[in-house]
Amino acid sequence: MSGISQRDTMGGLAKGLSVIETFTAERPRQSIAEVATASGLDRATARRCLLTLAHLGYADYDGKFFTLTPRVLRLGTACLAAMPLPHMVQPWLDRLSEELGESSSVSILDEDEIVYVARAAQRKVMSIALMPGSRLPAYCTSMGRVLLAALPEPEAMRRLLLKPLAARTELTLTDPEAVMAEVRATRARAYAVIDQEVELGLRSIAVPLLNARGGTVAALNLGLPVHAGDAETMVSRYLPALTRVQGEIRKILR
Amino acid sequence: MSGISQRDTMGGLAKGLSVIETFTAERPRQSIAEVATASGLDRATARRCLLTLAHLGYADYDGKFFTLTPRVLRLGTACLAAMPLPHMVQPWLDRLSEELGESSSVSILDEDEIVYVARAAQRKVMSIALMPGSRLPAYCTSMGRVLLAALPEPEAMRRLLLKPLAARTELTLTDPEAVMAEVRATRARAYAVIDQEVELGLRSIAVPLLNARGGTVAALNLGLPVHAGDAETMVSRYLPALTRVQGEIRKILR
DNA sequence: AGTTTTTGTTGAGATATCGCACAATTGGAG
DNA sequence: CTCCAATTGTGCGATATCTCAACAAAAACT
Repeated sequence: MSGISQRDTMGGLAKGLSVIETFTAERPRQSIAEVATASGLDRATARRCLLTLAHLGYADYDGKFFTLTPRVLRLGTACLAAMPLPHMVQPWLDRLSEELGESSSVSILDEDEIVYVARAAQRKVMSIALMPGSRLPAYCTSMGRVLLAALPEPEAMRRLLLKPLAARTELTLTDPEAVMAEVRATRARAYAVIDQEVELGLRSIAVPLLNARGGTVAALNLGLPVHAGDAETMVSRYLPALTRVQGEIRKILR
Repeated sequence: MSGISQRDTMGGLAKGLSVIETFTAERPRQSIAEVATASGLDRATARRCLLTLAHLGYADYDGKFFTLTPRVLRLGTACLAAMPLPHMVQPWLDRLSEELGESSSVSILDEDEIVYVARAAQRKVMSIALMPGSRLPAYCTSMGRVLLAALPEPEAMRRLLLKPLAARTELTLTDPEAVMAEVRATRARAYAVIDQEVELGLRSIAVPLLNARGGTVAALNLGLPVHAGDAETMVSRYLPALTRVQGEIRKILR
């Protein structure tokens, strides 16, 4: 049992990170008390975390509210920059998007969300701007289905049950069992198709990116507007290009 | 004097964050000892930080090396998502890029670097993919010059002297005084032009984004390939569109 | 293989930090 | 203006964590 003993942990770090994560688009400016309740920390502790962050330049403080500064971006950027995958796949994405005239992306899984790590945007079909670091729920995205399909089934199920599945459109599957059935089907056919489950007007097709040993390390997708044809013609028209890139990338992934 | 007293700080948090920042593209996998020397921490302390990060899911540990996980991206993403500016300017960037057929971006300053917070990419002129969160040095970029021009001169100079200025191309200004002269000129004419100082073949023109009180809150730029004409015609052709957007955004920035 | 160097881990005393309870401040409402 | 309610700042004992050093294990070198 590799239990982490008391001696090997740093509570202060864990608390500070949870404080950073309380800042969202909905709550970009927070008082000490707000952060305390959002993070579950004592007010005194939340205050110390926030003052420390401000002192280090990760936060601004106007005497009343705290805001995160762009310095925080260094943390995430350190992570993205440290990943070899984005740099390796970017040229392939650029070529693929150029060739097909549509946006393509590569993402990986973080718990129940997919995280975009590389993207070549072509036209504007989605209402929200996606970029490296952006997140979408796994259950209703083509890349999410592909990545869940690579997990042992109980683990995939655990992640599907972390939060209730929201109906983003009238086509979104919200029953975990129904999604799981799609995940199984995805595993069987080695690609996933999403028909307007994230956003109306948007379809998407994804394949796993495999390393030399056949392990799934990420997912590659193509976003397509509905007027590009029905789901079936979409597969016959675009899947070959995706699998070709999948094969090329597999050669260069150790 | 708003000195931060000993009682108001959390050393553990500061140490942990510095540990995260030791991970870069050059050193994505690090041992405990490497992190210790890179961060200046004691090996025992670095170990506690790393084990804590691993325990929280921010790092992976194979018994020898640590790697950051995509979970770290939540920290930076929290920050970007919490910024109102990117969402407000994105539609303008999209329109501007569409209209002119070139890439436009908005960035802010973090010490001596500009940080992209929004971007509408059009064609591929730059060798590296820029995206929100990406960083470039301020001294050799049009947006950097604009943002430095908004600072008090001693502060701008301090930032120029933080690191030696690298000659990215044969046209890059590397003398801090020469750059400072350009910064002054930028302040005087209220826009900046960069001619292949970042990368050969790439020119760029930038204006400040001002709030209602006239304070500079960010910079807006347009990247142009050299074949779009010489620097002067570039200004006469593209500056009006930039200043128009600048004016529009100023109206909606409180 | 033997030796040197580096690395990971552990312990103990010295500090720093936590969480609680209380004091001070702020912001409205009457 | 004054009071109440909500929020923020502060001292203190109990605990967690840091630093420093020693040690063991592994690597690198001869």
